[in-house]
Amino acid sequence: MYTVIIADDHAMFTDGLKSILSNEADIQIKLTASDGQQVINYLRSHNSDIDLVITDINMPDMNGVALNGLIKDEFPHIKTLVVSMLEDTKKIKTLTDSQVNGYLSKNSEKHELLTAIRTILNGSNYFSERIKEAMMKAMFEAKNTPEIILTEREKEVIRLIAKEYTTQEIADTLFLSKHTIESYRKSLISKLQVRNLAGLTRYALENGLVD
Amino acid sequence: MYTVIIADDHAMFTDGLKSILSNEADIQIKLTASDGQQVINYLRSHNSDIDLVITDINMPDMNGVALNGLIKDEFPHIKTLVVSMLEDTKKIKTLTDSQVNGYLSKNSEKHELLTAIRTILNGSNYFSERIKEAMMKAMFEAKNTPEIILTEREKEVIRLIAKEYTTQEIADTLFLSKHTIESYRKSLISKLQVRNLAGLTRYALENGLVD
DNA sequence: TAAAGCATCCCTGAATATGGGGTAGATTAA
DNA sequence: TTAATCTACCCCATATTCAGGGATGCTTTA
Repeated sequence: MYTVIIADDHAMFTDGLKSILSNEADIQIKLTASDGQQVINYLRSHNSDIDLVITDINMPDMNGVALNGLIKDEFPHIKTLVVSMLEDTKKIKTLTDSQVNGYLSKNSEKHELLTAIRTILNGSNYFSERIKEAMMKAMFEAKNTPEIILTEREKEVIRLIAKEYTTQEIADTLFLSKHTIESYRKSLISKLQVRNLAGLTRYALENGLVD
Repeated sequence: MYTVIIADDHAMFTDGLKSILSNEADIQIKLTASDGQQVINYLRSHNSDIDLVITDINMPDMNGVALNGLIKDEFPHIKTLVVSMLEDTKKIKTLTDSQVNGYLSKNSEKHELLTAIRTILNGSNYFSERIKEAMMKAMFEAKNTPEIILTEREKEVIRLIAKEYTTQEIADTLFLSKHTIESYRKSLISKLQVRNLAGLTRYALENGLVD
């Protein structure tokens, strides 16, 4: 008998999954959680007698990536399967070096889901074709953009720029000289290969540096 | 016997729903589709012998809103239930004046799903609390922002601004005087209540005027 | 330890954006 | 048929950005 936990903030999804898996005689669902913390709490208080955790990559509070890391740290014997919308390709990248046992797109069908679960429970890993493709694409894109790394200060500055602060205001906010902010703005413009504040704002918004 | 169609681009979701509904003796799923076109095609070629269409608000090609409109136009007797992630609050607004018979959040549980389906099949409408709240919020926000309407020219200008064009370049692109563009920029800044290009860029991005 | 990167500050000059005005014809709506 | 709105244009003054530099001390890395 295999024991499984499902974590997803969309109850309709966990209920659906539960319904699908209830037809499998040797699979028992021990918990359905709506966020990562619930999963961790359960594992800690139940001596981690769980074989597999199925989790969405996208959850409030603790996301799938963080949850996976915690599980693998504290309970390395537990297998993990991550499901995601295909839209989250960017996030998939961040999972690359975690030790997830499988990725599956929510576009996958019941049949593939069951295959993945069985493969993982048998000790192998399973990665759906679509996710593999998405990862390849992400990798490829990552290589073509030679990895732009912004320093903390630069991030602060670009964040405030996107928030419509003027140079002087940014300087006042960060207790720096106006000239310093101008230097940062310049290096941001050349680093990100944009032309002006509009480009910086766009970069900030598209890369989730604001809000 | 009630006949139902499920449309969602995430197979795992439709499979889950199917599994849940398969336990209901009087509900028969006639089709699961991954986009709106498939639903329309089916309805047209089957004399529309369908009672209810359950559809995601967010689908490629034809989205839930458009699909709903088409169904209500061509087959007014068919009931429709729209499910959505809570994140799509903005899109919900656009459904307001369509004649959807129910909205449900994907955060809803099996129990609520079944209640909604039965309520709708019995001839009433069903709107989940969460969605009602989200709609209220959307309405409220809509009233507090007294409806900003940009003219076509203004939209063109703000689009180009967000694309990092300078005033002179915009003028050249649109065959207008530099002064004209400056006027537009000014009126945009005051209309949208922002302070500078960063604010305009942000507005353009957040309101889908670019890409 | 030397090199590289980071954070901080400064200067100059040209280009551009911002904020304040205003004019005027064409179109649209009350 | 007015009134309002949209489109298009112009001027002026000031503020800010952008593009070149260059400088210092401190930390991290090779």
